[in-house]
Amino acid sequence: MVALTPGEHGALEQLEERERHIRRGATLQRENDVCSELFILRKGTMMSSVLLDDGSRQILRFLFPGDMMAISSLVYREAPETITALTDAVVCPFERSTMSKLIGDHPRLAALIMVYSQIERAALTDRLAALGRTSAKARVAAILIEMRNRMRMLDKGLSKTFTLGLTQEEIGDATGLTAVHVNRMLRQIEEEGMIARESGRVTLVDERALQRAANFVDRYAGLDLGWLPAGR
Amino acid sequence: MVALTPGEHGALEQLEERERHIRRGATLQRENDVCSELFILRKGTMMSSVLLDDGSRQILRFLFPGDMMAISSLVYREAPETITALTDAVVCPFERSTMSKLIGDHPRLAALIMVYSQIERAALTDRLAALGRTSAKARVAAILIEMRNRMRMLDKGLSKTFTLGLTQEEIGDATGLTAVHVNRMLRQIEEEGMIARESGRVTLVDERALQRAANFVDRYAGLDLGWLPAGR
DNA sequence: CGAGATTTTGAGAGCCTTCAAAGGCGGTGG
DNA sequence: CCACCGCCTTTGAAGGCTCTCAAAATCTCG
Repeated sequence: MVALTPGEHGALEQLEERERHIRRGATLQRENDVCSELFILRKGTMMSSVLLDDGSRQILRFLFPGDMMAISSLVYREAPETITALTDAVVCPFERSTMSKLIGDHPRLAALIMVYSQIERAALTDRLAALGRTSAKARVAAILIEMRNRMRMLDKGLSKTFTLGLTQEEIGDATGLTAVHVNRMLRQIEEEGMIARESGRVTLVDERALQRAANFVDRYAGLDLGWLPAGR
Repeated sequence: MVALTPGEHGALEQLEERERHIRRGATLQRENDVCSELFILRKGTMMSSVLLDDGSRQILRFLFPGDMMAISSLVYREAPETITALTDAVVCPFERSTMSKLIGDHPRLAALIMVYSQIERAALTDRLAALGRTSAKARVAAILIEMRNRMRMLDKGLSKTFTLGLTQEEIGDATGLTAVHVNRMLRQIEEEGMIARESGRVTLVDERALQRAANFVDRYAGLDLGWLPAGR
């Protein structure tokens, strides 16, 4: 996307100096815990979520390798969201002060991190609109497309068939539905010939129809980075 | 919150050099239009929203004086959201290149803009959780509290009574409800003694109960800005 | 004072939830 | 290798929250 200078590369590598291994299901950061570290996800998939006081959970975002996590630790004393591993995972923790130094030394990286935050923001607003204004079927379809697209960014060769890696309960927590209703929607989407399912793997049979059902917009397309300052 | 250096003050003032006046109801930026300007809201209130292709609208955020708007213009060629004036308003437009220069010259301001984005992100995730997992009554209560708090940040003296400045249709578009149901929820909240209403003005009678009903978290509290780099 | 926008109210329908239980699947220990 | 256990998926039935449709009442502004 953008060619980095050696100095920038070095600065980014500093963020990934240390490694921590996380078990599937383990929690990296719990809501309301004191936090001062940020992380970069190196391997595996994770999610961020919030818990409401009636015990229900809202999944905010799915995290894939390369994603920066817990950026809110920059700002808040106590974490506003929980971060959990969906699969075994490897993360690289780093301190706020490292980030602070990076912003001072490498303005273009600072700008790129802003770009990254804005993409994330757009994804959040898409999900917001989906929760507020679309049907259960559309929301489930949107999750399927989103997960496939994010996986394909990491593995270009990914075919129409892939392992979703989410339980229906988790899909429900991401879409604001019950697991029971997610099941019915998946069945319906399958019966309408948009997807096929077998043993945890999903095939996008009629992707066009699925995108229409989901009201889908690709937020990683249409970027314009011509304004970035020069690298150091 | 943070004491700025004269250099930083100067840079921020540059952002507010020009002024543009906007009529109530007018659109500053339309979804999918080409965009290259950012704005700072100086006077009035505005909102950002997205339109779905069935014609329904989701309001993403209400904007108050001091807010930076259309930050996504930094990143996207085409605007992902519409920005509209709720009242007559004054905005200060500036170019992406100005922002770019600011990031290079004033790392601490860059960091502060990141902080700002993260607060906004937290507010978005709160609303996401509300839409996904809370009842209509809770969502309406949350909007009431949110609006009052944001207004009070600008006018410290604001009492329990204030002018909401939103139609029930707009409250519905923000909460993912129909205007009809918003009306019923307002009535119910009123009947339960949490608020009083008269001619467009709202009084928070039992704020504690309202906050409980709304599951409210103040995202402008609990900040920790000790990590910021030095000013220039 | 009139017109359009907004608020209010009622009735009925539908989407999604809740509750409950059965079936499937993988993993673990004997 | 098999039995068992827990987790996940699937299915049914009933109920409720929110929507849709419709119309009257009220408000705002020119």
